Amino acid sequence: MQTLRVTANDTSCLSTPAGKGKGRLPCDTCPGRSLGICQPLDDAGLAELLSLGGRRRWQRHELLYRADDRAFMVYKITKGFVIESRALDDGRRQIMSIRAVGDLCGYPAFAGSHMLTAEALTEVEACAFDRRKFEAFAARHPKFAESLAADTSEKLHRASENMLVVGQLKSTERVAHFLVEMAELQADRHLGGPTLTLHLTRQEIADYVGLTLETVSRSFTKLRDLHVIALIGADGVALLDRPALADISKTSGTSPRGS
Amino acid sequence: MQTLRVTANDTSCLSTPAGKGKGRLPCDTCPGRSLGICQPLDDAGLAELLSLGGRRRWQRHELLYRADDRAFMVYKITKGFVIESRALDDGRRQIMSIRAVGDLCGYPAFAGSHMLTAEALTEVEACAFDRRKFEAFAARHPKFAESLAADTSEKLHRASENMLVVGQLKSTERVAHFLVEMAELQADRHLGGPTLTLHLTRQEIADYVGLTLETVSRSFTKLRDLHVIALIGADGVALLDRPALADISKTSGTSPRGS
DNA sequence: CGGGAACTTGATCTCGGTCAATATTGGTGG
DNA sequence: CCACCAATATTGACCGAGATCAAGTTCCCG
Repeated sequence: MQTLRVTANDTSCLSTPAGKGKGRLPCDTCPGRSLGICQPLDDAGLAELLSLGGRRRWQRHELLYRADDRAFMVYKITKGFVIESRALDDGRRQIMSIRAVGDLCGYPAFAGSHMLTAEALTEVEACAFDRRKFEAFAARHPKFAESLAADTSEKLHRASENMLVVGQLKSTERVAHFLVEMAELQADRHLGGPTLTLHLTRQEIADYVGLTLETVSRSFTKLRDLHVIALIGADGVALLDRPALADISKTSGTSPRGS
Repeated sequence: MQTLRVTANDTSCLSTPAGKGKGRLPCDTCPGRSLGICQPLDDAGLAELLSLGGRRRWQRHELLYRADDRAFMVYKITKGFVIESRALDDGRRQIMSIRAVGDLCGYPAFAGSHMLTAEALTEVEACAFDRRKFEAFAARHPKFAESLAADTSEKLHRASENMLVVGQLKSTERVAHFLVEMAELQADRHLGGPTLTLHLTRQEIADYVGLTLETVSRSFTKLRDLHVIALIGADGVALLDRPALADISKTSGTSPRGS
């Protein structure tokens, strides 16, 4: 493990809302969706939380933690992409989630252990907090705890959505859904630009949506031939027809079936 | 909605651990797994929580709530079985979870709305709590809030496991896994007995594991021919060889794949 | 450039889906 | 108690989406 760079002024691992930042410590690395975690904290709270954590870094393919290992740390990503997965001992693997800047990883734990294995998809940087201290902090800051609960709730929501995708959608629908999800992930973090960078290989996408890499590749080709997307190099995608893509992905139609 | 029967002494919707019940209010309807929710409460706390809720009842096929509806109530099941699902508008449906006595339903909500549709699988009874009051109560009782967080964490854990099942397992493996899960559910609630009662039709099992009802039926037949189970009527199953079943279901092998 | 990894494409196979009969079963009324 | 009936489950025959196996091709990085 390399030396950690931590100073009292380094708040870049914590997020502050862009619009409501009056009197808040500066932060420009955690825009978007998961920003809410630290939103309820005032300067003193932010500084206190900060004092619990240190910066860590991983290279692509390195593991942040393994499923069933004791969960000592909680991570808040400040740079890069992480996948969380679970595997069978015959090698089959299901990727459960794709995490990016601003996301909390390794929280919550289940019975003190990590539920999933987290792997760096790119170079990754994160703030690492001692889990005990992190939870004690939350107990002392009810608004923060509430924010944490909302984050967990969102994780559950996404898990449900992905279960619907994997359990019910056809191959091309699944890949379309994946692309919509990645586009939203990128948009949320203002990582925008006309082109989407996937960061996942075809095999990784396959492990995420429950297909083989060949089928994923054929689905990309099919979407390209429909002029819904364009493929740029190996891991760039341009979304040419968002409405068509959303339609194929069945993204909107999630109302309950009539009894 | 029919008249609710609530009295200050009716604690049957709240659980107290069987072994540690010294000085606790009596309760015999919530044995097993999810009992922990109320475990940290003392008599006064239990009574206070109780005062927030009333008893409700549903018949098979009735909905407790629908996905995307505002979440006004939180339910704690005191009798029967409930499934939570999400459907596409073309009718495809994914059942996300099977809830039984002691389980909390409709919590947590996502952005104030239910994430899933809940349907009674049998006759069901539950304690219904006003969500606002329930959450305010949790805010006033940190130990209880902690217990709630642990429950949510377990929900996330089960969601991950089911995603692995639906995304990676073969048809018969999925059905075997379903049987193991149901057996554990029954064991946890002391609803024991040598025979497992499923309460789900083949179609419902299919919607749970992401197959068709015919494939589920064929998987049952295959497991019967292997002498791993015996089929008793339409919804009874005897587990003749638990180790073999666990083996087929890949239940244990969930360690991370080596990088 | 050159080489290895990742991606695409093709040919074939198989598991599970689909369509179509039966067969059980459990509930109801005679 | 039994006969009947609708709902559910089983089984069979066939089909097709996606998996598997096998070349090629492109991309990227030194």
